[in-house]
Amino acid sequence: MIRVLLADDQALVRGALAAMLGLEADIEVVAQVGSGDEVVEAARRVRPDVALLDVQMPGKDGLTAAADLKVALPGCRVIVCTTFGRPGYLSRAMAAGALGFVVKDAPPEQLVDAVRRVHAGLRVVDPVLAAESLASGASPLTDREREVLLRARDGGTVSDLAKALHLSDGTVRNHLSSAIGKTGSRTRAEAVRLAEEHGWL
Amino acid sequence: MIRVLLADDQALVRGALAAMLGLEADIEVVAQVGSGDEVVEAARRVRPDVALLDVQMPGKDGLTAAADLKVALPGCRVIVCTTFGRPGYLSRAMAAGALGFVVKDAPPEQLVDAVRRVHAGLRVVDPVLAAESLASGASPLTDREREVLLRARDGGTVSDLAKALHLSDGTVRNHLSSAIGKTGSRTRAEAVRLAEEHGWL
DNA sequence: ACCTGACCATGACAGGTGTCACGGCCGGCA
DNA sequence: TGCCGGCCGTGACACCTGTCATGGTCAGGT
Repeated sequence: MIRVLLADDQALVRGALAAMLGLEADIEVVAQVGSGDEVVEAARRVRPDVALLDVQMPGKDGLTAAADLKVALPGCRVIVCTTFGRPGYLSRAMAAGALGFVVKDAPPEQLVDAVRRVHAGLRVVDPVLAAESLASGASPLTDREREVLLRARDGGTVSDLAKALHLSDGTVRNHLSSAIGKTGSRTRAEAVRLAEEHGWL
Repeated sequence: MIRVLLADDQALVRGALAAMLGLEADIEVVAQVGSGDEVVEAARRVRPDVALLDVQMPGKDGLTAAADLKVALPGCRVIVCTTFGRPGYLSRAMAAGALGFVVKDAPPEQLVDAVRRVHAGLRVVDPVLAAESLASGASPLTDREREVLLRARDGGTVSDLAKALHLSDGTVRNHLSSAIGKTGSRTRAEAVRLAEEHGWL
C-alpha cells in the first residue's frame, strides 16, 4: 500500500482527490491538510510514502512546504500539484526536491500514475511544461524588482510602494522601470501580469 | 438514482469529483465536460437531473451556460460551483436560474448534500456568502465601464484600450475615472482588482 | 414635453509615471 | 587592488493618467 498525504486548501477538491485515490487498490490516503503549515507536522505523525502538495495554499507556500518536508522526512517523496503550469513553479519545485509535478488540467489517470511512479523513485514531469520551463528560463528579476512588482500587484501608486518598502520614490520607479524592461512590457500592470504568468513572483 | 452532469475545466478535479460523487449510492455521474460550450449539448444527450457547473471555464462561462441550460432543459436543476466566493457570482448564478451555489472551500459532504437537496427542488446557498452578496449589492458599474475595466486588466495603455474598443482616448479615460470613483479606489489597477473581487467583471 | 441617466467626445490641467544620466555604497571576484 | 554588478538615491524630462467642465445624442420614465 502506498501511503499518501494530501495538501490542498480547497476542501472540496481535497476530499474529491482523496476519494479518487482511495478507489485505487494500492493507494491509501492517510492524512489531509488544508494549509502549508500543517504539512510537516502531519507528515511526522503519519509517515506517508508520498506527499501530494498544492502550490496555492494559505500560510506556507506549497513549494516551501516541499522544501521543509524534504529536510524533515527525506524518505518522503513529493509531488507538487498546481492549477497553473507556470514555468517558474516547475523549476522551483524541482529545486525544492520534488520528484513529481502535475498540472490540474491533466487527466485523472495521470495523477494516480504519478503517485505510483514517484513512489518507485522515478521523476514525473509533464514534457510540454518542462520544455516551456527551459525556454522561459530562470527569473531575470533581481530580489528588489520582484518585491516591488509583488507590492505593485494590488494597484497602489509609486508613493504607496515607496512607503511600504521604506524606499525613495525614485528608487521604486527605477526598479519598476528595470522590471518593465526585463519583462518586455510597457506598463507596470503588464509587467506584473507577465511576471506572474512566468512564475517569477 | 440522481443523474449528474459535471462541468469543470480542470480534468483532474473533474475526475476526482466524479469519483467522490460516484461513491454515493444514490448518485450517478452520467456525463463530464470540460468547457461551457459542451454543457447544453451533453445535457440534451444524457438528460441529467442535476448539472454541476464550474464558473471558470474556457469558451462559454459557467454562469451563461447555466442560463442557456435553463432554457434548453428547464427541468434540469443547476448547481454552480466555484473557487472564489465572489458576491457577484452568486447573484448572477441566481439570476441565471441556478438552484444551488457551492464554494470549493466547502467540506465535501456539503456538495453531495447540495446535490440531493437541489434534486429535491430546494435552494442551497452558503448563508455567509448570501449575506456578503446582499451587503455588497449589485454592480454599480455600467456596461461600458465594465468593458473598459475588463480590457484594462491585462495592463495596456489608454490608447490601447481606446483602439481595441473603437473609442476616443478621452472617453476611455472618463469611463476609467468613473469606475475608479465607483469602486472607491485611486488607480485603475486597484479598480480592476476590487471589481474582480466583487465579481463585477 | 420634461427630466434623468448612460453614452460619447473635446479640451485643459495637475499630478503621477517611465526613462535616462549621474553618483555613491557595498560585496564578490579575478 | 581594481573591476563589476546589484542596490539606493537625486534630478530632470517627456509622456501618460485621472479629474473636471462642457456639450452633444439618445432611450426611458414623470
